[in-house]
Amino acid sequence: MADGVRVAPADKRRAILDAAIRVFARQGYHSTRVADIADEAGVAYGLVYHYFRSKEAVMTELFTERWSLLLDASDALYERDLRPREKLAGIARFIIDSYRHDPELMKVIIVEVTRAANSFGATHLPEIRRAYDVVSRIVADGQRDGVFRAEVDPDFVGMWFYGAIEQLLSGWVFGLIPATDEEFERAGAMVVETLCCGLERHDRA
Amino acid sequence: MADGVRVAPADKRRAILDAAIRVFARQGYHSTRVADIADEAGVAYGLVYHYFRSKEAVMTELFTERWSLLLDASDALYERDLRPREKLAGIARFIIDSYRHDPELMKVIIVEVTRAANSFGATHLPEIRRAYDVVSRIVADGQRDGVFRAEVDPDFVGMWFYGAIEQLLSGWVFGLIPATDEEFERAGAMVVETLCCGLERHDRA
DNA sequence: TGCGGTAGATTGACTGGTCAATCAACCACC
DNA sequence: GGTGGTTGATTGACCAGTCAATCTACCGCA
Repeated sequence: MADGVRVAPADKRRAILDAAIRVFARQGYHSTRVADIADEAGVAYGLVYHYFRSKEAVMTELFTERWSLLLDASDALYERDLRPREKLAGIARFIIDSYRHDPELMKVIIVEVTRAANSFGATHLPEIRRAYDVVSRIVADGQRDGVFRAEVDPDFVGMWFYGAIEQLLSGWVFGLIPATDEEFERAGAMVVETLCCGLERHDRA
Repeated sequence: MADGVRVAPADKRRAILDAAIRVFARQGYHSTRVADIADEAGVAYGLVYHYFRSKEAVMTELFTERWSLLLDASDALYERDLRPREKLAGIARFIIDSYRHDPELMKVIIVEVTRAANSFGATHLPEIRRAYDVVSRIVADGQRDGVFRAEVDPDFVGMWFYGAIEQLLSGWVFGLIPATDEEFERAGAMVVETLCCGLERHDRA
């Protein structure tokens, strides 16, 4: 070989995963053929099946890899000595930063897993719910400490929080709202600010 | 025929649509075969293609039929002389009532269209955005009149509002949160209440 | 140093099954 | 006998997953 460099096995595996991210992001899971992934990765068709049991297994690996980061970050944030609002802001920021850092992967995860209740969403429900659950606990703590109003169901807020943030990411993904660096900076704070304080003005007249 | 009753043509068409709702709700769009729809409707396979150009056309008809009701209701609500909060509550209530009235159809619309950004969601983006847009306008009006805080981007709230409500419906659809009659009654009001007033307590000490 | 041997990586042609859509025939009523 | 509704077998395309063959790096041994 000209350069004498041989790609280590692990790198081919990684190359397949990275190629899958790009192709899934571009065409969606259902419209991508396993051949597309192999082509994009520059490997033979069969090699995908050498490293992964199935096309589905590729997707699952991509999801689990990233989602466990979110879960770990959420847990860490929950344990820290912060006000509820700051914890929520931390989670929002982590998700948005994930998107800034790797928009294609986040697009795939949100579009194909988190919001795909019929396919991967069903398979990974437990992990997805674990993320909601951290938010619920933060809210419940806030209620216990008298910072948050007691009438709102914490589980309900957990889902709401993720529903809102995912919708926001969807907006970026599909160009419905501007995706500038400035927007990213503001968006996370704005979600939490609005969630905590509401839309209405509360003037002390 | 024993009962001498002949089903009118239009009824067969309707029977196919109704059957499609049930099958799509049960198995999801991608896992339902056209044969499943025909079987469920009690008609021959080919008749589906007599009334509809394709499997996709069946789904499109289901979506458009219902979504236009939502659009009309939203527009009507927008025109009425109500406070912004009441208009938002009206929309939330309409969506939730739609779900109570026909949970299977709403499940299909949300799971397969509204949140399926890669398939039908892309096709029907304009109509979907029209719904978000009404909310945005309500918020913008509220800001103009000084009822709502000015810092929040109305477009952003439009997406948020739907993201939250759809997540809530998803929760009911998949049994993540209790779907009792009482819950339905409270849920719509709670979304709007929380959105407008925020989670935090605003005591006038 | 050179040489069989082996395990794991890599290749891509092929198979088996699935399913949307077509179509030619059939039926019932006017 | 004609029109519009109705039937279901057939077709043709598509594609996930299999598999037998090939390649390459490296090891033990003389």
